[in-house]
Amino acid sequence: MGLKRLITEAEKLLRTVGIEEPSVQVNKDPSFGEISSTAAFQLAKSLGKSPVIIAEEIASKIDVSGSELISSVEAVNGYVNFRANWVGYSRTILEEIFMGGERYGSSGVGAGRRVIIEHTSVNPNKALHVGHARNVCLGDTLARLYKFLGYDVLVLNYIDDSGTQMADVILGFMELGYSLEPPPGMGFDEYCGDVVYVEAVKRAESDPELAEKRRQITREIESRSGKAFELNRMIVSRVLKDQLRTCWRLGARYDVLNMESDILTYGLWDEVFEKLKAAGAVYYAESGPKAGCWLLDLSGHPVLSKEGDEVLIKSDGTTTYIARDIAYAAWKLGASSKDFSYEVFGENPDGSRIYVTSGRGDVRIPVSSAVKVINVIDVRQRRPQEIVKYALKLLGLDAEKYIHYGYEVVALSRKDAERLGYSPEPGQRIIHMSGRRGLYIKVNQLLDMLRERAAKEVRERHPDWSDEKVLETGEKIAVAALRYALVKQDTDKMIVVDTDEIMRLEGDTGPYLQYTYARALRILEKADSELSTSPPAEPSEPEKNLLRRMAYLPILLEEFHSSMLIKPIADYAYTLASEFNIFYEKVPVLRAEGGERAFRLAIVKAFTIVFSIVLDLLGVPRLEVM
RNA sequence: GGGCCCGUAGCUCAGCUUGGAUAGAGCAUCGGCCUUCUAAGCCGGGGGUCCCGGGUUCGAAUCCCGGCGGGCCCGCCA
Repeated sequence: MGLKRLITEAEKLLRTVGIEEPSVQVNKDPSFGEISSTAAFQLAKSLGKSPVIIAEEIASKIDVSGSELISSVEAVNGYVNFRANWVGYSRTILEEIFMGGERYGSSGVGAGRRVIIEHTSVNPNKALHVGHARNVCLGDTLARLYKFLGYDVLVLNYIDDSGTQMADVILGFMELGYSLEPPPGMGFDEYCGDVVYVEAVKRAESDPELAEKRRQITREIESRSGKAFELNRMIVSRVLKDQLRTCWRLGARYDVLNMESDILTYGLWDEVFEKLKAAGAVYYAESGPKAGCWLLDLSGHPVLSKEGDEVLIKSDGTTTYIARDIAYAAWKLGASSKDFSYEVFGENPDGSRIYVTSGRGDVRIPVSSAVKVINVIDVRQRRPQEIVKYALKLLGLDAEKYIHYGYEVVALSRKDAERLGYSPEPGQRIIHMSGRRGLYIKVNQLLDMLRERAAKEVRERHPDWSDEKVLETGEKIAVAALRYALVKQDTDKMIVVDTDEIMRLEGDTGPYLQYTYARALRILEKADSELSTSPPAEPSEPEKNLLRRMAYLPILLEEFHSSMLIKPIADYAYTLASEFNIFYEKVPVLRAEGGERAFRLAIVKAFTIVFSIVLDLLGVPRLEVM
């Protein structure tokens, strides 16, 4: 392919003059040529000569006459710079894009291999807030990327339907007299989280009687029968449906919902526990502060050992969540003889089915073949995730497959926290969201605000559009703005949500990407003439810059394959859009004629192909008109 | 106390994995560009001890060591 061929040719030329390991790089500043080599610097010491002289010797010895894509070699300050033959290089790039079509840039490395990605995993007692949205967007983008690389991707969503947070909500309904129907205009998930849960937590904190009732409810849920259990089941299902609607709004999709309560009944833990015992990885504490507990022996771990062993079975005989996590993780790696059965829960907007664990169901979904098991969870879970991974290693499993895809949390700006009724401390710059205290910005709320803001802009530009069309477009803009904002930040940096900032629709934003795409389509729409991948002459700088950027996609995706970083994809989308906009301003297409027009149309066409791919990977909805 | 992460322009951040040519964007600010493919755009100006100090190297924002500042994690909760 284009860029790779250029690199290969440069390396080949360097070998012809005796450089065994030609280190070449794609230049950041193309005024030095497309490719350059620092071989002269590396040879300087052993040859006892200055790199400047060595570079000149190398350059003078290289004969480019046999090279298809390289037109010249020159030595500058010790660098050996290779320039491309742009007439041929342009054609190579464009032909590769047209040939690849919607698969351009995919190496297909994942063919026949499965990746499991678990994301979202929000407790089913509340509506999603912006912190959850970061998880959903990262997870879904990973899924899209792996799918594009040819992998068979299985998306899981873990539903903790038996934790104490559920008991809080049940307490609200059973003891505080809350109706099962939310007030008009409010979703059931919001109602449970914003009203019932927050109030129940508050009341139980100050009322020991209610706290005791909550313990009873917890036990009843665990017993898997009775009124609280039935009520819980119904609430989980209703909240989950609302939550999924929000996730779909963000463009995410799921294959499997794994309910924690079902997992417990399958006896996964018992099997794993026996294996841990057999491996000598756990022990029973006879005395000391943890007397009566079964603990995971962490003494062999260089870091974890410093903080003491981990309780897996409490002295009352119940498991800790980390024990359940270990069992679940072992299942994901295919190390369990037990397997869940599923029934259909619903359908994704794309028509694919979503399965949920069920005692009644008869569907089986084998997971054993996965080459990677990715868990999208925020950084606060780093230590527990490391413990799970270590336990897998002690079980003799291939723990390297188990990947905690961590990301920093989303917090509130001072201003937004104040808007939500919180009084920050004097020097406090960020405020962490809290479900228990009702301190958070909900995804739907933010998307609605964004949609409204975008719709206003759309209306101004298209006064003739129907309200329906305006809102539909506004919704896509809102999703683009939010998804892009959550994914363009590096995962190891906290995002401080500033609603004023996020409402911005210009600059380095999702809507900018959509606008750029719509602009490109306008040109193609008005063009009826032929395309040509051959430039009539040396292309102009804006044309070259755009071509260069498009040529980079295959390498970008290769880099993703090894780094798993999503951010560079977002950066690429922005710079590609930016190069297109410069091209758009400086290089007339429809007003050009003949071969020039045909070549430029080919560039625009190629751009829409490449850019569509990138937008789809990021989950930024494409807009034909904006 | 121990562990992990972050520190680059007024603000929000790229670049660091794999060291390389004048350190890049966006926002904000100041100034230009719409009878010509959508101005949600483009062009230009101002704005930097790349937290500090050592070290490695021909070459360090990037690698190593030591500080400083901020965040997170260290429950028989999940």
